[in-house]
Amino acid sequence: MIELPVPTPYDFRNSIYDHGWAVLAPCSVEGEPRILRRVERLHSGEVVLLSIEGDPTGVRVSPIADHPLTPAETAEVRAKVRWMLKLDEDFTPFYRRAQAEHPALWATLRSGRGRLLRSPTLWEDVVKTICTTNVGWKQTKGMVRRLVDLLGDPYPLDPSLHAFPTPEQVAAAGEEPLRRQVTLGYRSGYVLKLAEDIASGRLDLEALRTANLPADELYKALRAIKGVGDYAAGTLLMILGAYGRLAYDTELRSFVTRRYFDGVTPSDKEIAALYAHWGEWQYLAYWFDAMSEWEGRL
DNA sequence: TTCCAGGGGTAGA
DNA sequence: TCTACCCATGGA
Repeated sequence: MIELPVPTPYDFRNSIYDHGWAVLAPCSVEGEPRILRRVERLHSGEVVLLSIEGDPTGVRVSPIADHPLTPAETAEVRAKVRWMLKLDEDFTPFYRRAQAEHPALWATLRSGRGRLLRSPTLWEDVVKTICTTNVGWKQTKGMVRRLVDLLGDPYPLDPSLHAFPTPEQVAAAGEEPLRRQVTLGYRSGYVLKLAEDIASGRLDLEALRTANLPADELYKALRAIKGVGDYAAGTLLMILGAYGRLAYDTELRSFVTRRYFDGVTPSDKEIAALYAHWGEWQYLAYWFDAMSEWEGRL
């Protein structure tokens, strides 16, 4: 068991589900209290199952493997889960503003939400984001599931489970399996090129996670990836902890049309004006604005 | 059958 | 910078 300290306040139960990533392979959520499960391939090549539980006082990770983890593997798991759960981001300024200026939003956030789930690698998150474009959520889940099951390493204790494939594994597979079996459609070329660029060393994508670049430079770097447009870059900036830009998609448009424009479709400029005053917290302000409407219906 | 889904690339103006 | 057009797939 690996114990991870958490910030205060912290809402594990809602945080793992506040982003749909929780139900994309190789992640799943089970039980009540909720447990986040994930099949993970470690640098050593070992494939383990991570069972992640938590509450406001801490997060506990149980790696289930056919051997005890080495100290290096344990350290890797610890770092990956901290990254996935965004335990090292500081939301104090955002909470302070919500509390002072927006009681309804604060009511949603105050338990310690805002840490939207991400993947251990940016590679995985770019692929998943590309798989959300121009399709419904059900199809996204199917594409990611098939990609994982077809190309990812199997989990030795249950070979029906697989880790997310590495760029090398996707590059080696080539375009045909992506197109025919994973049914990525026209996205096949985008995913293959990204895999090849990373595998060949032409692109150090993971460097963007720790480069500490200004958001506009991160945006440019993300847009340079084929298949990543304005929506995807906005989503990936959120993934990287930069919330100063909205990701314009049908979901955002339909929410604000319903909530603020009485059913009349607004322009992007009008949408931008809604959240602009949140500055570097715009994305989260929108996200939990939409989330609070959804919860209000329960 | 047609439309469109948590869009994006490209050509042409 | 803006606009038309195309891109695979599958559900409604």
